[in-house]
Amino acid sequence: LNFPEPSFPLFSQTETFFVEVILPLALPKCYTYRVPQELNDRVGIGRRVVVQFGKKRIYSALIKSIGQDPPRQYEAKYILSVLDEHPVVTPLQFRFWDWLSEYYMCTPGEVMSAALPAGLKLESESLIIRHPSATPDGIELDDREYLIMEALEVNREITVKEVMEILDLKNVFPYIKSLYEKGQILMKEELREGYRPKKTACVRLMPEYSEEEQLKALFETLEKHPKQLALLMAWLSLSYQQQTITKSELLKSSNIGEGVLKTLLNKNVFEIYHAIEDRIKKKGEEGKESFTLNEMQQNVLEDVKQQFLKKEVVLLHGVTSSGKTHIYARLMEEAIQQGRQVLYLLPEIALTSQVISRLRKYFGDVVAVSHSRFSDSERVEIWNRVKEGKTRIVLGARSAVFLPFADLSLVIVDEEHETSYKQFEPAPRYHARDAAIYLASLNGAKVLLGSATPSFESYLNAIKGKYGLISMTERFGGTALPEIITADLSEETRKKMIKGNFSSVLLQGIDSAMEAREQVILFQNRRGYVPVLECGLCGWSPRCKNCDISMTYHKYQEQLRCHYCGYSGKPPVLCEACGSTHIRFLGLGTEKVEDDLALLLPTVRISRLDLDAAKGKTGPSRIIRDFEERKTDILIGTQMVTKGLDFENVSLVGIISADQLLNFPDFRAFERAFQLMSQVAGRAGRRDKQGKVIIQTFRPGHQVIKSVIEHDFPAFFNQEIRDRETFKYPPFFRLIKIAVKNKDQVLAQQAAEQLATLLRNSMGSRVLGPEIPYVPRIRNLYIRNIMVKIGRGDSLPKVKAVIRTSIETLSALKDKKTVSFIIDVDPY
DNA sequence: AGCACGCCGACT
DNA sequence: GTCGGCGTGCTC
Repeated sequence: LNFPEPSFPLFSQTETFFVEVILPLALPKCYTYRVPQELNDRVGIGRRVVVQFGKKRIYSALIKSIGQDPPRQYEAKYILSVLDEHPVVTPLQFRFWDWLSEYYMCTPGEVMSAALPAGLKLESESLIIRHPSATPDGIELDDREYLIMEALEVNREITVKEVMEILDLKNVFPYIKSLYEKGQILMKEELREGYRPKKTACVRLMPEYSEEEQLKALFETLEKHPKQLALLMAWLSLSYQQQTITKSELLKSSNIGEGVLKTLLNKNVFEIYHAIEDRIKKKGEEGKESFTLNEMQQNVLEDVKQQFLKKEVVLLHGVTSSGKTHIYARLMEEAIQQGRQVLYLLPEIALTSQVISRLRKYFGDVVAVSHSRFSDSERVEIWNRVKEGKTRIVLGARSAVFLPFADLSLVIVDEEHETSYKQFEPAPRYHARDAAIYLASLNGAKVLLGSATPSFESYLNAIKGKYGLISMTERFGGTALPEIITADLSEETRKKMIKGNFSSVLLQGIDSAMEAREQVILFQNRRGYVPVLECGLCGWSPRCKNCDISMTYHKYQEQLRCHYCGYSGKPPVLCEACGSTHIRFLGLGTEKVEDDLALLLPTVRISRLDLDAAKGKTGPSRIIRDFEERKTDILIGTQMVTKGLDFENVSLVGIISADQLLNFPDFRAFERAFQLMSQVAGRAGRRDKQGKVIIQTFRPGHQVIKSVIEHDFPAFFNQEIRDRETFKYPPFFRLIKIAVKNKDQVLAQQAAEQLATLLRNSMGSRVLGPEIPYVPRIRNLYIRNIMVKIGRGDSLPKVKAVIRTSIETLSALKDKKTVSFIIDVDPY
């Protein structure tokens, strides 16, 4: 009923094929379609096909396998068409996808949706637009094609669905395709490029004036038109300095209107051409970037190469500004000299940094940047160039692991500890670093992880010898590491020396920096609004007995809870450490810091960089530029100020509340606190002057703070790693988080309890919860979390199987149909 | 995911 | 008496 019969007589090929396809949906399995015989020679594994799914919907699906056995349970529908002449997805990628969906417990369709650039996906919703230069009258169109064109006269754009209604036909794709091939219509993704070309209008002299004589003659003819002459002069003077002259540059430098340029264009003096933006060299950018290594770096490079002979993964632990990028650049260079490919992963925010432009200048157009801001068509282009091996180096955020590398030899994961490598929503909830390591092993490539503050996962692997380990302890150019001191908040509170959250130590530091006309960065992590209690005198904060994690305050129940195991208790009236009654909430945001500081220092120019400020009209770039150009003196910021920014003139960095970082209710709180503090500290100092860092804290003797002061990551690691083992946390144990969601609170709770019981039946005390998360309801769905802790001796596949079957069992119950279960493997 | 079918309450 | 709310099942 729902599928069209093939309308062609059978060709000589009489065999019948069935293809298993992945649909870009959260469906647990693949679906089988029948290949019309005239398409027999067009199907192939990894090619996209258009299929009807259900009564109305049309998708581009991906061929996973081809067979000849017809399905027994049902009659297969026919595929409607084949979109590709060659596979868009390589066999290696399929293996990578399989691993991802297995490891992260999601469907193949979810992986496909994440992996394929939007431009390679086609849904019923795809828009069809009349081609700007369509000539429907001058071309042979059949009735149905004509109907489509007629509809496009009325509406500028129509959907595939609407085409189905207009033609009263389900299989409309052949007509759309035919019109497309005849140049009458465009699909929306492609149109975007037409509207917003990434090209810039440039102006050049017509070739006939390259001869001196002709040019002279031109001057004479223009003598009576001073404006035109001035424009010509302006162009010539620019042409001495640069190869490419953009239209806007020319008009700006000459200060002459566009009308005059038009005249000269009409007179065939100038012509306009369009150059791709990247290729246009701006003034002062010429000259090659170089990545010369000093002796220490040269040794490190040799060491990395040595270790790659024995190890698949090497961890490069190098302090900030030790020149890790130089090492990367050399390794990349060697890879591309061998004609092979490199994947260079960076956290999303770092993709805008100066490092990118330096690498692009150095390597030229074998480098591609894969960025979420690019248009669909640009991403398809990157996809294709990577597949053909034309792009040798990809700089990208986590999703770049999905590109179809032809010959990958090296993966670099910069700032490998960054939590933004983990995807939260939607599935696949993958960790790009871990996925990249698997990807590399599939491709026979090596992995270099780089960080000044490695993740515990990676560092433990390195210490145990699974990864190679190389340390760089010196800053590039011999610049000293910043001097870090603490401001003891307990003492200053007692002596009443604190003014609006600022200690006297910090205020003095700011004063002397201002006097020396230097700049200051103040760091305050805004995540502080999680309701955690803290003693206002000594900084003590209640922690869970079982998990060693800060307890979270639940106002409506007047309770303290551990959001890992569900342990709960009454909030303390007195501080258990010092006996004081000054129990208060943590929760001091950047805005408050800004206000307080403005009151204390009315003449100082203060700006703020956080997610709210960055979302404003001008965005983060304006705030950053103003600070760079010294239009502002003090920059107050969240984590954003720690990433990929280098300011010349910052001599002082202040950390407003270290305790807020330390008391964050998460087992990784200390690890993160160390990372963040070390990173902000790295912003202090200049080439010629040692920087200074002031950490405000109630606990100056805390192990984490001591290690930060001493720049001693190994000491910190050795101390902290023991607790991880004792309390059964990663990297010794693996976590799987299951979020149970429903719009009925009672049902969510019930389902979570039942699931936990079911899981406990076979896994016992490995199962924690259900627990109410800090934000108990999101988008009208109540949430309960269950955590499963998996030890070394446990079989991961078995645990996953138990989780899967338990959820299946529960979902089959009549009253649990509306409950959803979201699995997050290795949650961050 | 999204669509259809089917069963109950509010309004013309 | 119909419109439309969303719970449930299914999609090759």
